[in-house]
Amino acid sequence: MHWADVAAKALSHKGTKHIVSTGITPSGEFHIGHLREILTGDMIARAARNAGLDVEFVFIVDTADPLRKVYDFLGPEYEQFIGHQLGSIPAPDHEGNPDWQRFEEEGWTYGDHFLKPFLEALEQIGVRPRIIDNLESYTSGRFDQLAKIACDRADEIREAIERISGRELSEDWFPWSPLDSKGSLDGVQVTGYEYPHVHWLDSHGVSGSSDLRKGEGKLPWRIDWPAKWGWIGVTCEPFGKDHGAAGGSYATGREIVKLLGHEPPHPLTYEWISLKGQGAMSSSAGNTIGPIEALELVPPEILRLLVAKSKPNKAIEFDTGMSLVNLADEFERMAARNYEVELSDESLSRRQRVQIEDAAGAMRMAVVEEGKTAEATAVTFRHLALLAQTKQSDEEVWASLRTAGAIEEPTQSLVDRLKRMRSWIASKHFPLEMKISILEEPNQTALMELNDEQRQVLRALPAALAACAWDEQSIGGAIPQAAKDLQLSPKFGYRAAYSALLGKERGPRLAPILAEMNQETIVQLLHECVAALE
RNA sequence: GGGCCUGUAGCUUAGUCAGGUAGAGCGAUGGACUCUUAAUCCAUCGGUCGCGGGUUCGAACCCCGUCAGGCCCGCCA
Repeated sequence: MHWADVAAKALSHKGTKHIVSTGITPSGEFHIGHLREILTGDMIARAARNAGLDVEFVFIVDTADPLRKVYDFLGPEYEQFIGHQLGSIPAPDHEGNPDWQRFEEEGWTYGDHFLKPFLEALEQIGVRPRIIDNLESYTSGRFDQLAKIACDRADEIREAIERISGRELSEDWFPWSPLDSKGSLDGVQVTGYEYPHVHWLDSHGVSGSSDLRKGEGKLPWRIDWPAKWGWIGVTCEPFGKDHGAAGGSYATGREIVKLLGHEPPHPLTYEWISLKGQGAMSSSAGNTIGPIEALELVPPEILRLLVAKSKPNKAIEFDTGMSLVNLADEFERMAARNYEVELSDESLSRRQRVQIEDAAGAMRMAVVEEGKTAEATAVTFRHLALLAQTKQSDEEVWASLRTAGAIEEPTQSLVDRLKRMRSWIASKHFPLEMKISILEEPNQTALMELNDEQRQVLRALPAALAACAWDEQSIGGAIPQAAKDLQLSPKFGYRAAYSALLGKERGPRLAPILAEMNQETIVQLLHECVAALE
C-alpha cells in the first residue's frame, strides 16, 4: 500500500470526517522543502477521499509568528520590526527595504509577499487547500476560548512542557505572549491575568493589557499549534522531523491539546529535502530552489512524483541536474505501465505485488488532476531534450516525432513540456552531460579507444562527408556507406563518427545536427582526427 | 547528557509493524534487430541487508550492544 493510503486507512478507523492540516511560517522565500509539507498533506487528503472519507485540506499560514531577525535579504530598516508579527509589517521591496506605500495603500504585508508566489505554484501543482491566515484568526477571536483555557490552566501546561521536553521554563513564563507598546512580542513580561486581559510590562517600561478576544498577542508555539488543532478540528497533520522528535512540539502538543479539551491529530513525520551536496535547505543560507523556479524546468507532476515516490521518513536529495532527468524519465516509464494488468498476474509474490501497488499509488498521487490517469507522452525527457537542442522550431520537433511514429499530434502536456524543456536548457541548471556540442578539436582520449575497424572507417569519413551533399538525408547515408564500402558494419561508422565529432561513444542521430553545421568545419575536424590517430 | 529517525546491489530503493528462499528500477555487461533520434527487445552480472552478539527450527525483520549520518530537548518544513 502506498504511504498515503496507509495514513488514510489509519484515519478511517477514527471516523469519516477529517481535516488534514499543514502550516508554514512565511518568514522568507518558500522553497522545495516546504513543498514536501504541503504535498504530504495533499496526498493524505487525496488518499482519504479515495477511501471514501469526507476530508478537507487546510494550509495555515503562520502570519502571527514574529520576525526573528534581519535576514540577509532584508535591509537594516527591518531592525525595528524584530519581534513584530509577519502579517502586520510591510513587505520588502526589490532592495529589501520596507515597502510602506503598498503596505499603507493595499495592506500588502511581509507574509503576503512570500506567500503569493507559493500559492501560484500550488495552483499549478494542483494543490488547492483552504487557506487560514493565523494572524487574522487571532484578531477575529478564533483562539479566544482556547487561549482562555490555556491561561486558566497555565500551571498544568507549564508542567506538561517541562516534563515532556525536559526543559525548564523561566519563572515568569506565561502561556500568552502579549504585544508590547510598539507591537513586538519580544521582551514582554506578563504581570497579571484576569480573563480576557493579560497585563504586561514591556522593555520600554510601558505597561498595558492584552485582550485575548482581540488577539493582542499570541500563544507561544507549543500551545499555538495544539490550539489550532482544537478550533479548526484537525484530525491529521504531517510535520517535519524537527517537530516530530521525542520532546519536540508534537510530543508536548498532543498532551496540551487534551488539556484544551480536544484530541490530538494523527501525526506523520517526514524527513527534509536537501539540495544535493549542500545540506538542508534554508532560506537564510540561500541554498534554495523555489517551487516556481523548479516549475520552469519540469512539469508539476514530476515534482509531485518526487514526494509521492519516497516514503515520508526518507530524506530526499534534490538537484536540478541529472537526477531530475532521471526522475522525469521514471515518470514516463511509470505512466506507460498498465497496473491493472500487472496486478492480475496470479503468480506474483507478495513483495512483487506490494511493489506494483506502491508504484500505482505513487502515480495516483503524482498526477495533477485528482482521479485522472497519468498520460504517457511516449517521449522521454532525454529524447525531448535532444530534440529541443537540435530543432530550432517546435514544429520541427513535432514533425520529427510524427515521422518516428511516437505521436500524431502533440498534446497540450507535450507542448507544455517542450516549453519547460527549452527554458531548462537555457538555464544554468541544465546538466552538462545532456548538452549536445560538436567538438572544436579532436578528443585524443576518445579516439584512442577506437579499435582497428573503427579507425579504418574514420580514415574514410573525411572524404565521404566532403563528397556528399550537405543535407540530412545525404549525410545520414554517407556515414554507414563509408563503413559498408570497407565491408564493415555501419555500427563502426557511427562509433567512429561519435568519437571524432562528439568525443563520446554514443549519441543522438548525427545527420540532422551535422546538417546544421558548416560542412568545411566538420570535414576539417575529421581530417584532424585522422591525423591525430597516427 | 537524554530521546527520535535513517543505514539493504555502483545509484535510488521494496521488504521491517504481523520472522519463512532478499524484490524492483536505473546504471553496467552481452546479444538481437541488414543498424542508432542517448532508441527498442532479450539476457546476464551485481547483495557478508552498517557491525557484533542474543532469541528462534528459521532473523534484513524481534531483543541487547555498537558504529556512522540526520534531528529534537531555544526558533526552523
